[in-house]
Amino acid sequence: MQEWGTAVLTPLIMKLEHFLPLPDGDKEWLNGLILRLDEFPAHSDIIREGEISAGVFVVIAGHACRYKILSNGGRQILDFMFSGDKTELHSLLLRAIDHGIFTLGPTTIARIDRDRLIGEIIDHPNVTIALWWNALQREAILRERITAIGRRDAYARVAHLLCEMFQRLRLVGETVDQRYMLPVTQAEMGDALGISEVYANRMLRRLQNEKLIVYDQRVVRIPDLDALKHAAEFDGQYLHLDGAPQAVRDAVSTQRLMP
Amino acid sequence: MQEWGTAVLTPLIMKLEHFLPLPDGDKEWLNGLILRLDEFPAHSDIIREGEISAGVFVVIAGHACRYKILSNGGRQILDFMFSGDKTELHSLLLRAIDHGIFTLGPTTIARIDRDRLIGEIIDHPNVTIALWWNALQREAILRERITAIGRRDAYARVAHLLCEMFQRLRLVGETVDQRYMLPVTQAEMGDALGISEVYANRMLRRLQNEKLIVYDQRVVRIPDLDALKHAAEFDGQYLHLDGAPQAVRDAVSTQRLMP
DNA sequence: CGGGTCATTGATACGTATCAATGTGCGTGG
DNA sequence: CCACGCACATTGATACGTATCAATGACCCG
Repeated sequence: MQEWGTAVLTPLIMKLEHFLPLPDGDKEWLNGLILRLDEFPAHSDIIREGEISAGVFVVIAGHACRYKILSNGGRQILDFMFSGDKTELHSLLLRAIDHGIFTLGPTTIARIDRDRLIGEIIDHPNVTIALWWNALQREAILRERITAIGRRDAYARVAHLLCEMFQRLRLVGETVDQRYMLPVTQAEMGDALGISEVYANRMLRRLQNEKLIVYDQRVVRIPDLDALKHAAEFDGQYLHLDGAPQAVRDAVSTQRLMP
Repeated sequence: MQEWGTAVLTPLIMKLEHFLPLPDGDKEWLNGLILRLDEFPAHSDIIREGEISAGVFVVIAGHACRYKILSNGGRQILDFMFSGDKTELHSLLLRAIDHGIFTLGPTTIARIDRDRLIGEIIDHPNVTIALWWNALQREAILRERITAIGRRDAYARVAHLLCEMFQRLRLVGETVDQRYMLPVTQAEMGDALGISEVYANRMLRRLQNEKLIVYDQRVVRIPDLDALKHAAEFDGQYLHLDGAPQAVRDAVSTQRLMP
């Protein structure tokens, strides 16, 4: 058994507990699954598309994103990964992973013992349910991104991204009042939103001109969140940040669920 | 116990078995979960966005799609649902569902006993694994759609959709040679791809002119699949249509997985 | 046979990409 | 400590892909 201190997986546990409280045994079990920690510099690949053997890992500190490269040279950023976000069991259930993951800034990740995770999760029903919820939440974020890219103009997309970043970063304690450090360059922002770097910049400036944000050196301040949300048509419901419905808590606590 | 004949859930079972063989007991159990069958006419809502109580259902015959409506009146189609496709546990784990589902043509759905599904799935590890795989597969399709909408031009998007439809419809036996009936109008196609109805039509005509497809009355014929795939930059890997890796089969059959 | 939905086509407007140049801040090595 | 270099941000001019508007055409169903 390795010694990592008790705080390493905390971001993931906090995230799961935001949905559903976990018994101490579950938390200890999760912490015990850590194989090792790795540090990555900014803009380096953690996983490359097509890789077969990638295991499961959790972002502990820093920021990463999933992406695809097209044959015409274009890049699409699919989703962002903050502290507490984890990868899936691609290598086990699917064959090759269909996208790469790279770091936005210097990032620490924890590698998870995949075999034990799969073999022993059955003894931790609360974790099982929380991970299931997490998967649905991820899907919802992808659907919202499709909607934004497909049917909103560039202005609303940029505003939408700033709203989403604010909510998600606040959840991991990376906001101060209405301010946060945007973890992406404007080129990355364009690649996430399906617009060009130049146009991303123009929309950012326009948001600034219209007093919806203050933007300087990647620090974003949102003086009027409701106004920005309105410009973005941002609802926030899709992030599904509520805790579990009471029925789930009841069922888990009385062992009727996943007995 | 209700009598539905034995064939009702077959599309779902076939889909799951395409990934991993299921013991007879699992199949009987799944069939027993059916609460009732419902018929929907074309273009009718099965679930509306924001609905709280929606259960779980499986498309038995016909075609449906998930969608969102924006406040500016736009519609984004998120994903298609063919025979064997099912909804998630939104109402249980999340609160309201974040998208609606409507039928593309006349459609039959089976309602599933959600409580029994959750309570008893633990006794059916093969089903559990197969559903897990299914969730990852769905996510992969969403990621591919983001990539297509974000970074491909309209021409490639339309070609891509035609490739995806061909693969997915073939899996449920709805292709004949290189032909199939496209289950969407051109307006729906536009809403799925983030382009206008008119432009979808123009791209379809262009594909026809360039001899990559023959299109008439929504019947698509693909004389040279490789050529169309090339125009679409379509890989097909993202659909993850392979069966389970050997390691999964071994683990399940020896009960090492999910003991 | 008439009305409705869906497909098709043309003309025009507009959002966004692209190209190219300049500006700004920051880390590094001399 | 300064100057260089590099990555990132900003701005303008222009080209192009796609939306929009409007009208006609084809097919299906009752």
